[in-house]
Amino acid sequence: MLSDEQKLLVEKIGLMLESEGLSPAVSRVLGLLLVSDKVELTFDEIRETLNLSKSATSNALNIAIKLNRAEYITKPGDRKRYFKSKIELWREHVMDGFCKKCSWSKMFEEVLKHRTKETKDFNKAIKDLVNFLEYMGKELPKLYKEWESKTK
Amino acid sequence: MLSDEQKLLVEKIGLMLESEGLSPAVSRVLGLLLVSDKVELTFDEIRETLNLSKSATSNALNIAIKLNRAEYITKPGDRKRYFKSKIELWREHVMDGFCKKCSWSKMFEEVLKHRTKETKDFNKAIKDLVNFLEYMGKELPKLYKEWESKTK
DNA sequence: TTTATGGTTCTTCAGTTGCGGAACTAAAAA
DNA sequence: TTTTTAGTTCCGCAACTGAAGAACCATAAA
Repeated sequence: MLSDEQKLLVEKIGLMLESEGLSPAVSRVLGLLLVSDKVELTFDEIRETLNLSKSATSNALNIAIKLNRAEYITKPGDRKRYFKSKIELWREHVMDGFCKKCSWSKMFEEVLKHRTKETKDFNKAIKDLVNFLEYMGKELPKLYKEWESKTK
Repeated sequence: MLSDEQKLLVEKIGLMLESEGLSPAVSRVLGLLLVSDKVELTFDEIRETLNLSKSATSNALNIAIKLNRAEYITKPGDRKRYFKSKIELWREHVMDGFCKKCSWSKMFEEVLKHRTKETKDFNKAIKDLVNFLEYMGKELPKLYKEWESKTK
């Protein structure tokens, strides 16, 4: 099913996704869906290739689907589900992650509102951070749109 | 030491940082260092305010320091350490997080290199992602420099 | 020297997580 | 109607994590 190189790649992607907080099984399932020559894989193909139990496979797939990183399709006259990566959404996931960080500015603004006014330097550092996050929060969507228009 | 509102803020920041993968204690310590009217806090002030044990306080502070999110200073003729937030670095931490994501392009490029050439659409989606991440990886530092020069 | 201070390290323990195995279920096939 | 297929759900275990408590250590004060 997978060459040795492909297996290594699945593990590498696995580690990358684990570092993002995903569990080992979910990470490897998503890795497999990226690496496999077949774009659509059945439950059992995934289970066998990754040496997972049925329950682990089921849970991992459902989590991946809930995270909007995988989906499944069906085929007429075939009871199997065919699972595939939602690769087109990775871009948006990345952007969402960026924007989430930028929205922290609200939190820091609230901190600032409740801080003593005595600690000028410290407060200024927070204010700088707020400004920076707001700047990014405004510029990142612009950048995204620019890229979209460039690639159309 | 803390008003009720400040305590709530520490918890809110705590949740924010927990969502980034930090442990509860580390998250609250960093929250406290942002919210407290005193900018420099002693070990025992932190311990008492957050109702932590000495060991938990010690570990949380050392982790925060290792993560480059806190530091301590000392004062002549005083054995205590005074812990404070490295608030000025949050900006860079945010940028580092962004850049780390962009560097994923390498991984996807490697995936692409090993993929069958049969799956044109899928491969194109990956290639788009690579291009997007590389674009962001180039534009983000520009944006950062622009912001730096604007605020000087 | 002894004692107090300021923290660190070690051990323990409760809670959580991720996974496997087995039992279960719904729908289709025989 | 029974059996097979394609998964899901429940239970249990092993490994891990975070924090408490206590013992420990290094430095300074008495």
